[in-house]
Amino acid sequence: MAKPVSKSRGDRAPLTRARVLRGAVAIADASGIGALTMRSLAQELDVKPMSLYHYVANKDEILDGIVDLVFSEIDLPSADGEWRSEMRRRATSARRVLRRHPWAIGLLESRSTPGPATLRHHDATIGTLRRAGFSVAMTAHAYALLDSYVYGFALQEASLPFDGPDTVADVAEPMMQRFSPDEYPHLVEMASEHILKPGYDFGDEFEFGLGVILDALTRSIP
Amino acid sequence: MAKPVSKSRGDRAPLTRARVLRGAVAIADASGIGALTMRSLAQELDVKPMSLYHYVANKDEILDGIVDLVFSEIDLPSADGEWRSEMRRRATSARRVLRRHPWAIGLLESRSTPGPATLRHHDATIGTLRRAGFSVAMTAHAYALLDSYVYGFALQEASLPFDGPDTVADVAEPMMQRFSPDEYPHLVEMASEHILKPGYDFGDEFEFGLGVILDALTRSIP
DNA sequence: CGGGCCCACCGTACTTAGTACGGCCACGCT
DNA sequence: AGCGTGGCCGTACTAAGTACGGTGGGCCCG
Repeated sequence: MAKPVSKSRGDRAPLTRARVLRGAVAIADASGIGALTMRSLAQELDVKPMSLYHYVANKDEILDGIVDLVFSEIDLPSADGEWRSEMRRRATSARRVLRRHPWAIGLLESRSTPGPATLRHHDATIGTLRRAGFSVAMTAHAYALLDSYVYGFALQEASLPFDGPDTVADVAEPMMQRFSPDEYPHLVEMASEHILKPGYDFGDEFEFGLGVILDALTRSIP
Repeated sequence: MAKPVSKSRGDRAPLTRARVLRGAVAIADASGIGALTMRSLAQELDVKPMSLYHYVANKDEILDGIVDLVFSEIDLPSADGEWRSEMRRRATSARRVLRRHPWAIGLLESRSTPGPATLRHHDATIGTLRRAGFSVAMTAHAYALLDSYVYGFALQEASLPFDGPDTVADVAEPMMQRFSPDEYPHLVEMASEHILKPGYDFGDEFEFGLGVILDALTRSIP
């Protein structure tokens, strides 16, 4: 005679919209966005597929939701910090977050209804730039430039076949077989003399570009 | 009594791998990557679904194939041009191509086996930078920066809900209802004072950032 | 000229996924 | 006790990827 539990079905936590979205992120992180199905999500949450529809209208709403959840993980620039360091912090944080959730990058392209965290994020960033003395037009330029760089870098990082500075050579070697130095001489030079060298980490390129961009923006404050 | 055609089934062109891939691009361009299914593609080509499998192993191979096809549309930098103008031309062309095929951006993240056009493209670009006097390491920096910017810009463009400078206000107006000036003051300022002004075109931001980047790179040639 | 072979194409069917529709059952309120 | 309600689910339909095994018309060989 088990102690009577208040709820009949097991004693798992009750479903909520937040739990649904967090579960979806967990699945996408672990196995890619392709593994996120209503059925796999239901299983993760220990319910049956149709139960999810009491918290989201359809799968698209889940996708919109997890994109906003990802945005909420990015550091907001603080209102009173120095703009350059705040922008650097924001960019670095955004890259780290998108590295943790690489599937989110591709989703940005298809989802066009930003959630509240996304809007808050944009608002804070624009605010920091405006307070730094950038005109409205210049803020638009700067923001487009910064975000393009961050997103594009994250996109390139995500499409790399390896994951850290560890197994670069292992993955690249078989690939090198595919193209002879005659066909792609510069690619081979770049690979053999630089990228395949121990210690090379594509992620380190991020700082260079970010510095270039911030320097250039500094010069365009009135 | 119809003129006897040589082939029994209708007189449509015979299937080829190239025709399959071109058809796939056509569908993705017209209706988005979501509308590209083996069945829709078969219908487009006037065959039955299973016929496609004589030319591609599976759908993934089609996705890899069309990404490479997209790359092949991007202008290669010419070997003997001035590096700055060649890089500008390449970037501009890439943006135009990715605007024509926005679905390709999201695909870049998931596909990690570059095709021949992709490799040729990278090789030519690296070659131009090396010939301009950039060191191997600096070329890696420059290329990462340039490509990040181009991809990221294309990604942002693709996620805009409108398509040209025409219906910006129409789309943005209802969106403005969702956030009050109290919640997102800077966003509202940016929208009302800049982006919603007639004549604003996000695409114009591209030149600014590209110029900034090319200027910065110029300064880093030994 | 006839028979066989091959290759391009296809029919059928199985699996997985999204989701419409209508229950059903425990709880709490009266 | 009856009843409503809210949270969960069973069933089933549709769409999509693709395994597997044809099949039939053109062409080559004899």
